[in-house]
Amino acid sequence: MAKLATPHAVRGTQDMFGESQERFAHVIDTFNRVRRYYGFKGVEVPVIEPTAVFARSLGETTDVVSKEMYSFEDKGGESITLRPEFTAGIARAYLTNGWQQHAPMKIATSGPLFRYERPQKGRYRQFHQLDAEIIGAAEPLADVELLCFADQLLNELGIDSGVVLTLNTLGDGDSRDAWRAALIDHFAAHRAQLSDDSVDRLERNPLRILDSKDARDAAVVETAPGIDDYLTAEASDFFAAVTSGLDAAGVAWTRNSRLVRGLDYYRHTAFEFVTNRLGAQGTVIGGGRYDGLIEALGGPATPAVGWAAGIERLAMLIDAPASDAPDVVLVPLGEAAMLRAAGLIAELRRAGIAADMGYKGNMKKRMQRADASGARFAVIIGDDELARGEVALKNLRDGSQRNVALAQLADHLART
RNA sequence: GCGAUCGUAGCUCAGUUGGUUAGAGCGCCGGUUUGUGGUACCGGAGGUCGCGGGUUCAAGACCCGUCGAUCGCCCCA
Repeated sequence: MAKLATPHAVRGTQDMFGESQERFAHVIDTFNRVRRYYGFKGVEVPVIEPTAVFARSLGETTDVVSKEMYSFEDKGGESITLRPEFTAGIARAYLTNGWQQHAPMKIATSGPLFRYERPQKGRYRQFHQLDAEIIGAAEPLADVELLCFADQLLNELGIDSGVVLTLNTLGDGDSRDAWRAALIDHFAAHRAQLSDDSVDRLERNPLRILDSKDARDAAVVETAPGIDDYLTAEASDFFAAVTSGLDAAGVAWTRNSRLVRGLDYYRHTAFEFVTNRLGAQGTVIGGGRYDGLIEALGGPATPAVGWAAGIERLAMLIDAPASDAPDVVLVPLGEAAMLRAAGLIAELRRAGIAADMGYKGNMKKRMQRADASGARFAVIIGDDELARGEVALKNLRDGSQRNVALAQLADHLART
């Protein structure tokens, strides 16, 4: 029989252990801690949804729907899609569960998402995001609260330096339509100067020309009309309320009037927290107000605002978190000690002390493992100690050692 | 989907114009040390050179394909 070839991981997926897993977990832990300061409830939604949930929310942006979603038919013939984002699924849940009764609803979640894209650094086919949404609030204060949350999260992750909040407004529906028409006029008038990609975008998604990376587009983009000239009074007031709220909260921001969202349901605030430390994948948190989305899913007009953050990217930016290490490792010598240690370790663990013990090995081996584990103490239990009702407690940092009564060990450790 | 670079031990890499049994450091395992870790010394395991085909007397090296990674483009909900 031929040797079996071990299957490999699917392209664009990753296995995590050790430091990479600890970084990942630290990002999520921090998110869940900070989210509570802001009164955001947790929410869990399915990884799979009917394809229509995403296809409809994305509208006619053909590339995204046709090329970049993981879709398949299930055994009943229904088209299913692995969620490529959180927002549409959450909006669907909001509608189908009657969560309107909780509005305004501040919710947060995290987990895996799937996009069929070419993998790059910090960009995978199965990737993971943090997500925060406020559904059912039309007030600019909701935008401010959400941005403060994001800002504090970056702060507590220790990556606020080198990251800047870039902010823009797309205005309300009327502002947006007027601006969009003006942009199309402008770009059409300079069609000859545009890059091929941007000529294409002119048909498909004209706002995207504004963040083209092609040098040929720069001059035309430079002279393009700005949103500010097309804002209605209401839209202008809204943006002013957001920015003054941020100022009041002490959140630094810079205006980027070229920052856009491609999809039609976005209104008013659009923002990205951007770093220069990740090459082409510089956005670390992105979001905006999507007042048009829930209607696009067949629901009532419902204002909403949210953001999402790539966990892998955040994990790359943080300092390595403290590694998981036990407080103590037990080192029993001999059969009798082994049995006594089995009881002792259970006691310690029930007392909330992280304790570990090898399954086998002589003293040297066990001491080596204790050292490698990063534990602060080794608890040595031999016949001599047992006879006296004691253990030898060795401090692995400084090498000092003292005897402690068995009965006192848990207390003693809890205090040090 | 497009373009470029890369793929040798668990990890980081060396391997001369194609030429005997493919190397190093780190890590891992064992020993010096059957009641004391980190340091030191000694020893050991581990590779069908990503995979498949081709050229050649001879391929880790050259050619083609494929898979994967990296960087950029497209896209970015």
